[in-house]
Parts: sequence; structure tokens; C-alpha cells
Amino acid sequence: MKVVTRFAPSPTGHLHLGGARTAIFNWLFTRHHQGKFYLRIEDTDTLRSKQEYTDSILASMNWLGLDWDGEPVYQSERFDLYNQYVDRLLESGHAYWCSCSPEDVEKMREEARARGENPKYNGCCRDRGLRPSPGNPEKMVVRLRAPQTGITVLNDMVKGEIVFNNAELDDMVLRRPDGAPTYNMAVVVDDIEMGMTHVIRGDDHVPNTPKQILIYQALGAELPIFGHVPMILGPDKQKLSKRHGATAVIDYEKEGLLPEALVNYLTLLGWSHGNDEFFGLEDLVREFANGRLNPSPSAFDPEKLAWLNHEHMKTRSSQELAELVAPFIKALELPLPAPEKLLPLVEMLRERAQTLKDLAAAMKFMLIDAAQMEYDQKALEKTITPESRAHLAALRSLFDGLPEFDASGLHDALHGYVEGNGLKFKQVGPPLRVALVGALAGPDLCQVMSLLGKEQTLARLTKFQ
RNA sequence: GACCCCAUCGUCUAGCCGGCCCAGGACACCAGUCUUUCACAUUGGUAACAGGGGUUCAAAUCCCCUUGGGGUCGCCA
Repeated sequence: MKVVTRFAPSPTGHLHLGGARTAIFNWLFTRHHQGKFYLRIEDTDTLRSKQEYTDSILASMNWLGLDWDGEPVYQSERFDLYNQYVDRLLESGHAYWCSCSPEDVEKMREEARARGENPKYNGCCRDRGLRPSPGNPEKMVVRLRAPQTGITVLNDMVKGEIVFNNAELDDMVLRRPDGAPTYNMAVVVDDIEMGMTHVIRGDDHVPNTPKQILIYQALGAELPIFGHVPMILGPDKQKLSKRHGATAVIDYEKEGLLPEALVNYLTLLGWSHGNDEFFGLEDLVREFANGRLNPSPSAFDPEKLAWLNHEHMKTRSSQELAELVAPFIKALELPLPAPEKLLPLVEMLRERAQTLKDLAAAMKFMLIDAAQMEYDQKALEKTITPESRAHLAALRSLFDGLPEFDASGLHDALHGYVEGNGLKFKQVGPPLRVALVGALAGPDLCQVMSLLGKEQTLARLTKFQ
């Protein structure tokens, strides 16, 4: 059997982490089985759907490296199709017209609730045999004539067998008075039409599934295999929301994450393959079917994501990182050095950064001019004394006289100065670092000076005389 | 309230068709090593089978109950 899946976002916001993960699972599953992976934009809610969000979602999919087959399908363009199916149901007697108003139905629900029952529509129009008449065609909805007894069984790929009592389900609306399909109707029609073999989605859809199965059955259509993956929770184990900070894929792109790291991390949330954790995209495609989907929800941990990103950064060449970090340097409004100047900076600093944004920020002191230097106040107080100023002045003229301004020459000069004057490195190193870097921590001093260049190094030292 | 799902270290998890597990890995945390500092790296450490009943020679692993967490109950998707 050829696998066919889809990712079906509704364009009411950017692609968020939860959506991204269901997209990833579908994509991995499909690519592993060499099937077809489609994109379907669920934009039947014309009020909340926005083109800019569709664009943003597609852009995030591209960024993540998730390609899809064919052109995206827009539900808003397929109302005629949905109506054909609704009409079929009407003709076969699996659906009926209902003239109850939303208020009427709300009242029924209240009554059911008061009785301690599942709130639902009471089926009062079921056997009235209503037909739209010229007088009030627009007021009628179409409902499914759902079985009132028996059970509906969902055989889920990740959760196993889930049994629902049909008595708990009601006659759901399939078509609104304005002719628009409801969500469950549109989804089922599209999944049938598009030949879906597997429907993998968030487990917030579990309660929808028996309703959809009922529609499949009324239509006499074959069921796809369902797989409901648990939700992603915030670090506090609560439902992930804006309250938790960055929840959209685009936020992580802006934070300087590598797309393969985000994919790797999101996949690990709910999927596992023994004790293995580091996976490239190809590894995931190859191993996905050999792993295991966890039925329990998992909490999102930004720290582990950052660690994993660092691991992925290790696999990129400095050349690649230099290209990737450039936009982040610009975003920080720092001058972008020429490629041959940028490369050694990346090499010097890459181990110290967990993200591209970190890397750009770590470069700041190397990219600005002596006049723009900012100094950590505590570091200044701790290291800059009349005595250390004298050392810095001496070093300045020592370095000035160097024939070659390279790391090894600087190293020899620096250590020669320390030893020649019977000093401890601690008396010279920290003040020198503060003068050059602006803080007490940073990369190797001699490397810093050689990359800064003679002019800039001397200018920074001059400020402390 | 009704229905459904879930339950191993703080977090992600291995294990879960029972014995090799007084529970393994990773992140985080703590300590040591390395180092001119910081970081990286590396070594070691703290830390969990929610509780109670069964079944069994044997249970983290199977069953039941309790508790806790989550989801859904729209003419939204």
C-alpha cells in the first residue's frame, strides 16, 4: 500500500511548535515509506483565516526542510465538492434537515448538562422530514443521522483501541445554513478525495475521530489509519501557549536555531529510538518507523533544544556557519566583515555559542571600534589599577614594535614580558583582557589580538593610559 | 458535569509480549580534570518506577481501584 498523508493547518496564526511536530511526524512517516505528503489549508473560517498566515506557515515548512507533494489544497475553494457529499448523504437518508436555531440547541445542551449527561443536540428534527422551502431555505442546517446505539471503535496507531459509546455522540451539523461545510465534514471529504491512508494529528482531535468515523461509514468509505500524537506542553506542564514565550517556528528561526536541530528536538518529543538522540534529517527518515511513539504528553524544554542546536552546529563547517550567522550580525546592527575576516572569527567563537544569534552577539567586541567599546563595570574595578595601567602601557609599546603581529609572536612577547619582569600572569592577563574584550571572560588573548589587528589592539590599549 | 487520554529521575526518555533493572542514557544541576579567564571537552556524582490492591515462583513491566495531570464537549478549526 502506498502511504498518503497530509498536514492540514488552519491559517489563523503562524506555524507553532505543536503543529510543526505533527507536520514533522507526517512527513517523516511518509518519506520513510516513500509515499505522498500533501498540504491542505483549512481556511473555511473566512473571518479568522489570513493569507499572510498561509504564507508564513509555508515559509516555516520550507525553513524546516519539510517538502510536500503537489500544490497546497485550499478548502475554501472546494465548497461544491463538500456539498456534493452532503447531498449524497441527504439522498441516502444518512442526513436530514434541521430547523432548530443555535439558541434552541444551546437550550438542549443545558438541559442535558443539568441531567448530568453529555451535552448534545436531542435529535428533534430527525424524523420531521423537513425540506428547504422557498420561504426559509437559508435557516436550515443539515445534520448527520448518527447511530444512537452501539459503539464506534478507533484503532489508533499510538494509543491502541479506544471505544466510544454512540449514545454519547449526537447528530452533528454537516452543513451550515449558508452552505458552508463544518470542519468534520470537510475533513472527511478531503481525506477521502485525497486518498489519505494515514491521518496523523494531535490528540486534541481524538474526540473528533468517532464523529468522523461515523461520516465515513455513512458515506460507505474506507477508513484511514489514525494516529494521535500527544500534545506538547510548556515547561510547567501546562498547555503550550504564548504565555510560555516563543511558541512559533518563526521565533526559533529568529533566535538563530538550525532547522535540523528544531526538527530533531521536536521529533524527540514523543518519539524515541533507544537511547539515540542526535539525528539528522536523513537519519530520522530512515529510522522513524523503527522507533516508538510515546502515548503520553511531553514538556518542551528550551535548554535541551539549545544543547541539541549546539550539537548540530558542530556538524556544520565554519564556512557554512559564517554564511548563516551573517544575517544575525546585521540584525544586531553590527558591521558585517568581509568573508575572509568573518571566517576566523567564527572559528574562534563557534564553540562558545549555542545559537547563531549567540554567535553573532559573541562577536560584538571583535566587530566594533575601540571608541565604541563597553566595559563591564565590575571587571574594570577589579583589574584596572595604576599598576596594571603601567603594564598595559608597556605592553602597548612592546606590541607596537613587533615585526609580525600574529598570535604566536604576541604570545611570545606577552609571556616574555611577564617572565622578564618577574610577574605573575594574573597581574597582566586580566587587565589586558578587560582592555581588549571589555569583560573578564573570553577567548584566547593572543588570538583575539591577532584577529583584531595591530591598529585596533593598540587603540584599545591606548584607552587605558 | 459528561466522555476520552495519560502516569519511570526537575525535564526528554530506555525498559513495558514479566525475570539480565535495588532501573540505563541525555538535558539541567553539583564536584573534579583541562585551561592565562570564560566557554568547549572530559571524568564522577545527586536524582525516578504516583499510591493501594490483586495475578505470578517472579511486576516498572499484566489487571483493578484511587489519586494526579491533560484533552474535548460549537452552525471554530
